[in-house]
Amino acid sequence: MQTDDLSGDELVQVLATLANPHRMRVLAALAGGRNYVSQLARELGISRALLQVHLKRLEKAGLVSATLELSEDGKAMKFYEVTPFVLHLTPQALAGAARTLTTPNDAEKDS
Amino acid sequence: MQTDDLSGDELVQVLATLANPHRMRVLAALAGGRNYVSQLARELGISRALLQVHLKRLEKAGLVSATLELSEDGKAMKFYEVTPFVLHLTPQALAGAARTLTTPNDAEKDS
DNA sequence: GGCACATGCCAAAGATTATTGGCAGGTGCC
DNA sequence: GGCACCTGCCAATAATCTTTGGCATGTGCC
Repeated sequence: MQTDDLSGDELVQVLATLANPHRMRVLAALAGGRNYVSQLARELGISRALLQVHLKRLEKAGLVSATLELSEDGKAMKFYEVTPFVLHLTPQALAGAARTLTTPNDAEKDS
Repeated sequence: MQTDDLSGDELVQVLATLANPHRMRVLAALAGGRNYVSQLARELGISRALLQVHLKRLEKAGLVSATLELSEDGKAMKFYEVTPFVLHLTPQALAGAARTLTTPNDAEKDS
C-alpha cells in the first residue's frame, strides 16, 4: 500500500486511523509479529472490547488483516497482522490527494 | 520536518491534523503559494471562521506558518504558507514513534 | 458617515469518537 | 457441572471535533 494508491478520502481515513495512541501501539505491537486479540489486549494492557474496536478500525482502513484460526485445543483465535505500507506524505502528495476528495459540502464554483 | 523528528504524541497530532478534508485542501491550496485568510476562504468556498479554526490547527501542528503583513493600502493581512515536511510512514516507523507515546491510561506493567 | 475589505473571537449546536461493562456464544479439561 | 480460555456485539456515557452566525476591531475611500 502506497500513498498514491489511495484516493483523497481513503487517505483521510487512513490518517485518521493512524492518529490514535492506542491504534499506533496496536500497529507497533503487530509490527513485531502477528497476534490474537485476547493476548494482544493483555500485552497492551487494555480491555478486549476496546482493542476490538480499534482493530476493526485498522482493518477497515486496510492497515491490518485478520485470520480466524483454530488452536490445537480447539479454541477459536483471531490472528491479526499488519499490512505492509509506505506512506510518503509531503505537501505535494497531499495536494494531489486533495484533488480526489469527495467534497462534503462542495466548493466547486468554477468548472 | 521529518517523521523521526517527532515524538509519538506529536506524530499523532500531526496525523490527526492531516486527517481532515478541509485541512487537506487548505494545505493543497497553500502548497501552490502563500495566501491570506479571506482570499483563501473565498477560493476554497468556506467561511472565514471555519477556515481560521483549521488554519490554527494546522499551525499548532507545525504544518503551516503565518505572517501578519500590511498591504499597500494599509489593510492588515495574515499570510499563511506551508512548512515543508516529509513524513515517511511505515509500520516500523510507527513502532518507533509508539515507544515515545505518553500513555493516557498507562499500560506499563513490566519494567 | 457609510461601504468594502481585512482581522479576531466566542458561545452554542451538531456530529463523531472513545471507552466501559455486561451479556451472548463456543471449546477443552478436571 | 464448573472453570478457564476464546470470540462477538451492544447500549450508554464521556470526551472531542466540526461548523455556524454574530459581534467587535481596524484600515482606506467616496
